[in-house]
Amino acid sequence: MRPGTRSPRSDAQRNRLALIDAAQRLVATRALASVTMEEIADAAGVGKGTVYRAFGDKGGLATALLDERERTLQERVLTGPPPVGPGGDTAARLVGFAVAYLEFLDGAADLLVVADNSHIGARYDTGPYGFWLMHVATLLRELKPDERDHEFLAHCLLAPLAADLYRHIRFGDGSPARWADAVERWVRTFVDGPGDT
Amino acid sequence: MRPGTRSPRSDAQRNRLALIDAAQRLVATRALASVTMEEIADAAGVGKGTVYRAFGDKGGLATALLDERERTLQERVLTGPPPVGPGGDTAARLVGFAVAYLEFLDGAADLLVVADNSHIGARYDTGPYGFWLMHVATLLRELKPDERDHEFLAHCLLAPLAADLYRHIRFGDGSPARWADAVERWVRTFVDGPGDT
DNA sequence: GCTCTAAACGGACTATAGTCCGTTTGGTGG
DNA sequence: CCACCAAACGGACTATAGTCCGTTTAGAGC
Repeated sequence: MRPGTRSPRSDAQRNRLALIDAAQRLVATRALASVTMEEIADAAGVGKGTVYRAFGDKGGLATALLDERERTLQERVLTGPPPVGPGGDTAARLVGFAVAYLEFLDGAADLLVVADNSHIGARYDTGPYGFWLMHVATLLRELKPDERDHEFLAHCLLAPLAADLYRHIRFGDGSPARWADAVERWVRTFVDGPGDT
Repeated sequence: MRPGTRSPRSDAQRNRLALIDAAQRLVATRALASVTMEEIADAAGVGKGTVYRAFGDKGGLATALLDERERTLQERVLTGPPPVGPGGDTAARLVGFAVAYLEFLDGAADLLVVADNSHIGARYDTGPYGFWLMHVATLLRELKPDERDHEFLAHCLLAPLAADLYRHIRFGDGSPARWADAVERWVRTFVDGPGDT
């Protein structure tokens, strides 16, 4: 616990867990977008104000619900086996990350859409996005030391992994597998260069 | 006029214009996100229901406000001079398009954010996105005839041009110029292959 | 155990997007 | 010119996110 930060009171902790639990149960059936905040408060047996105190807004709640799944992926990246984890070929790691992230999206797109759209720029302000940005930027730096602005390029590489684009493809004109394939080729073309189709 | 489509009644036409005019005037001062639909209705001297009849929802209004500017860019692409218009080198056309689109974003990001976030998948369902998708897919097909799924790759190339990412960069950690530079290098690396920095 | 206070609570309240439906009106056919 | 009706109108109404503030309570200090 950082100095200056006080650990939350026991009732606050309890309510936070009850809320996440209630929300998780509701979200198992319906998309979060169609669940009202009041419903979640009722299901957890607390008042609406408590939901907002605990999570700030609906996007914050979505982010909290995503937290565990996202952390699993982060651990794979930090300490898991190659190609996603450290140790292997950098280019393969980049491709591996993109593919793994798309798998994660498949179960989380509904939550991510709420998290990303709750306020302007929400996606880019969250911790997880910062983490992926750093990760990708680092890989790009290793891969192309002579380039500039690796962080900007990392934004470009992450952009096709946005949740609403994934939803559009998934429930629109293409199968997830074909989309994963296209993203993989996209990243690979970028890191390897064209010509080796 | 397509058969089966009836031209709108004169009062509807008049009100639509009055609304666009009023909205344009309000948006010149404040971001559309902070202007209420009722305010716009009042400024145009009509009821709120009329706004919704004319535009469907706030996103639809934003789309209508964007229409003219977006069409200007579409015309540049279809009939303008190279590198954006037809006739020049395909790779240069792709890069030219990206740069031109970023310029367009600079004046339109506020409206686009509303248009894109009004309902899930809004960005991808609009006519303009379809137009850009076709355009980029066509260029990619010329450029890399042996690839598959040019349309999916086009999605990947358009993704970094999303309005909220642009806003994040613009009002966050980077200048527009550096961002434009990064996007340009991004597209160029993709079409040319690495190594020719 | 008692007191005191900052933290947390909860639900009434506000703001605003979007709907509904009874009323008005443009314009067409007679 | 009149009658008619589908289209359009408008504003009251609903749904829901998010705020506010008077009340309750955990837990630290004594």
